[in-house]
Amino acid sequence: MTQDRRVRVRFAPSPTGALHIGGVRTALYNYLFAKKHGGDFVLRIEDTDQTRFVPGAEEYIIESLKWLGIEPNEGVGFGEGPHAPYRQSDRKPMYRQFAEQLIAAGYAYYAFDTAEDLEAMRERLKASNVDAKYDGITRSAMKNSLTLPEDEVKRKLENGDPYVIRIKLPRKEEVKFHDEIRGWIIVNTSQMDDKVLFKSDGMPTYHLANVVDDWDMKTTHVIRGEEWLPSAPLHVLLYRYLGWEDVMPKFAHLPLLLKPDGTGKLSKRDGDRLGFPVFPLDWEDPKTGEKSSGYKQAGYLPEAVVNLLAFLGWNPGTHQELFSLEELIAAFTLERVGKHGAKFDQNKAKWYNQQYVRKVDNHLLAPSLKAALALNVPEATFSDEYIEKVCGIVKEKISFVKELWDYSNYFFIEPANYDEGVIKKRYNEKVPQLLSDLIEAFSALAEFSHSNTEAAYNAVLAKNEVASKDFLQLFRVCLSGVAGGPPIFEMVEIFGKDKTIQHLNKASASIKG
RNA sequence: GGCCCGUUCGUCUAUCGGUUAGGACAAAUGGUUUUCAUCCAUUAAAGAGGGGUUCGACUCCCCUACGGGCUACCA
Repeated sequence: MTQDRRVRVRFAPSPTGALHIGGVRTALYNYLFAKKHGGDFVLRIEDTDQTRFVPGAEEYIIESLKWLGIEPNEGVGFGEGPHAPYRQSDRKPMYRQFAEQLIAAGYAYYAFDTAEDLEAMRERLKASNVDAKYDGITRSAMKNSLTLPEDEVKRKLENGDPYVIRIKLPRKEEVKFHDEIRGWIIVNTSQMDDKVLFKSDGMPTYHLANVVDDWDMKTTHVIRGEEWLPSAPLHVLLYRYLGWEDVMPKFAHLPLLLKPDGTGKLSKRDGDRLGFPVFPLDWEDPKTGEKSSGYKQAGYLPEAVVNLLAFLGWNPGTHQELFSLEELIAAFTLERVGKHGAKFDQNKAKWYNQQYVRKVDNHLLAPSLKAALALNVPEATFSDEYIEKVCGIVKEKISFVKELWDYSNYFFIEPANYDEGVIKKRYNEKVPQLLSDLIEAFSALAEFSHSNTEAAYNAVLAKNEVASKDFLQLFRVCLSGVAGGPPIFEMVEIFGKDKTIQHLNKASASIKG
């Protein structure tokens, strides 16, 4: 029956801070799955815990998805659709009826225990070495509508005494469900507890809200992180007790992203500790003021981030590693998602980015270089054409967009000093003459192409009886100040005649043995 | 502690009982580039351990070890 439904998946983060790349990957897999099947990708904001709400987090999530190009076609920030609203706090009124429906059907009950009551219960059970959980056994000793006289329950409710609604789990029953990635999973209810479904503040917990919303939004596949696997049986039971088992979504629990070094899952702290971003965009915590760097600002390209994230836990089964979003959509299947956690590899990430930086059109790279130029040389005026050419020649040498300036600044500013090692090694008494001859030869060129300048250079060297290799690197240093760089005559061509001669003049005056 | 999930080169992974266990990143070496980066070539590098099942196990089952997750009126 679920087979002929239109595929609908959702990404359902909580706005409790910046969206971490593990979450981004979950969003990506959902996106790929939806697109692959011509379905819908929904963004739902799960903000049932008002105490953990962080201002700006929701906007951050939306901006991140936009930057990466994995945009939901329905949901908060993306044009609300037929199932609006998509923010759980805005959906608040619809949850209570289902909690009450469960009570009426005998699948849930009111519980009036205070925090102290619960604490005492846990202490007691721990002391006797028993699992401290609110379950089929312990609930008989607690204050709830199963143990209290009916009239007292009624009175408490009418009094407005605080209460929660808990699911009433059967004592011993196997809950079996199929995970698209892990196969059949069986958990006995004797290992589970009577989870709170509805909180005393009038909000549902994740479990209830999640199930109600997925049902209401006609979700066909729940693709989420492995941390949800333990509560999946509870969700299965909720679908059953609510009478929605025939439209229950399929589950797929994704392996987690792990720390590159030690152990444990990748957390927000790891990024800046290890020197790589764990967030798509820069983020500053509004409460603590703590800053974390993002992929975008670190010089990553969104296509690279998508590609490398896709491969952390999934592979196409071929040797192809570079995939555009469209190719990922075509190739993606849940069957090829791995079962075990993946450590984030900074080197591989760098390599991916390098591949994409080289492929980017120069005019798309230019704005970044322009920004760096404006920052370093505010008074500079260079044409877009010139900046794009510079991007074209240096993009082969960098891994990150932000390295553009470091590798190309000499295209915009005269060398302030010259590589001493090269001068020491290559400077001799013939250099002044060479430079003056070169300036003269270059000045005479009508067309300042790399082939013409190279020919002129070779003629000058021959005339002075100097082997090319004995001077070429010093020539480079005269022009740029640094020992390394792109092919020299291509660099000269981009410089153009005026700048080349200007730099040679300056070098001629500044460089001495 | 309990429950659940997992375990192939340093890392990401291929392998769906029979392979010289393949690829990529990182590493090393050589070459190209008079430089750096690139690029090319080569090398080194793996089935956690123990039991089964089978003619034959990386692949299936069990145990152990290890790793991860969960164990809140958080998601």
